[in-house]
Amino acid sequence: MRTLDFAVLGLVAREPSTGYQLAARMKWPVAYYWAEGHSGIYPSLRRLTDAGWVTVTAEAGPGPHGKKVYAVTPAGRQALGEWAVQPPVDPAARDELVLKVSALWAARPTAAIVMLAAEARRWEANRAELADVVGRLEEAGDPVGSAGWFSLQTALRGRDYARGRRDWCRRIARGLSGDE
Amino acid sequence: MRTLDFAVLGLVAREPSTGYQLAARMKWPVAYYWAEGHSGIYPSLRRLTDAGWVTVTAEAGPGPHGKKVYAVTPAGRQALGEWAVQPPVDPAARDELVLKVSALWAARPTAAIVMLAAEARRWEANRAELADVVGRLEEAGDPVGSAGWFSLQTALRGRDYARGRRDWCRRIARGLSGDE
DNA sequence: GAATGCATGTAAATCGTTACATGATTAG
DNA sequence: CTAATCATGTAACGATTTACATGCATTC
Repeated sequence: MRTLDFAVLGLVAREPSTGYQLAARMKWPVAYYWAEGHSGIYPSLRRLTDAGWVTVTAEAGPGPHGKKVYAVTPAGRQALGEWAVQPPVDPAARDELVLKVSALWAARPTAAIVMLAAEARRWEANRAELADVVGRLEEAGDPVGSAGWFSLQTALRGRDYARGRRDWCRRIARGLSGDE
Repeated sequence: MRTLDFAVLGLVAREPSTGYQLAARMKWPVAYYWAEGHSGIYPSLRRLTDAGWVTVTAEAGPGPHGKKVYAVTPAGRQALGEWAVQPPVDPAARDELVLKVSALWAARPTAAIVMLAAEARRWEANRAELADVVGRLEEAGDPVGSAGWFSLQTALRGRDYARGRRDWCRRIARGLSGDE
């Protein structure tokens, strides 16, 4: 089982869905911490079904293949909980923004400031979007330990991460401009 | 050219090195934002040489292949500067820790707290390490806009990122324990 | 009747990681 | 003389991404 299988399993366990719906749910707001296109999702669903962690219910639907609704089994839910408490292995870091900043000494300062300002705007937009999600989840007021409460925690982290990047870009741009 | 090629070019541009030395420099403290094993570096050096962005100087050395020192050319330095100010494309996010947290509702709370405490320790260690690097770079006092100053900026970001993750893990664990 | 959204799958190409492979130099 | 370090490369495997491929249902 790959990590992406547990990403899919986690979504199915929260709510039964079709592959298409899972792809849509992954686009937002899950995408900021785990993004997957549909071409990864369908083989994953196959593996989860073979393992007995999800069940399939074929329904009449659009397209040449019909429509299939997936749902967790008790074994799947247990496997998800056991996987979630295993220490995560974090893969090799690949942060292009930070890498670019480390090379900015070779660039024209004005061009560097333009790039950093654009990045700051991008991250501000991202921050605002996630702050919205946080607001809605806080209003929902799900109890501590529930699925909704954990969603709130992930959104909080996303918001703070985006804010951190925004501020970092701004600070470097200000430093380069000379008005510290 | 791949992003990794610019990672290699950036290091070579700061200081001429052998492939082996580049691999060592990437292990630390570059690794927290861009990690690469030696097996990616050698083909990369080949591409950079073919493009005329670095030069090779063969020297007598250990091993069946001798020793090769790489250095930037003016064209390579310019290409680095131009690449650095292009807006970065950030790839699909894959954050296993956040993904696990989003699935923690399916786990036993005590096991979840143990995992989160271990992660908090890991990030605290990482934070302390990078705080050290920040301290050393601050003492060096490189001028604004220099390579050293940009190194300081990347280290600052790494430190704050690690601190953010540590605090996040702690907060969730505290929330689950009930003593808010 | 045309466009958009729903829906599922496969194939090929690219990318990254791990394992394999070799051997000189230096310090203990 | 033995172990660690320096040093460079390739091959195989596994994962990921992009492109290909199809076609129903609904709305405008």
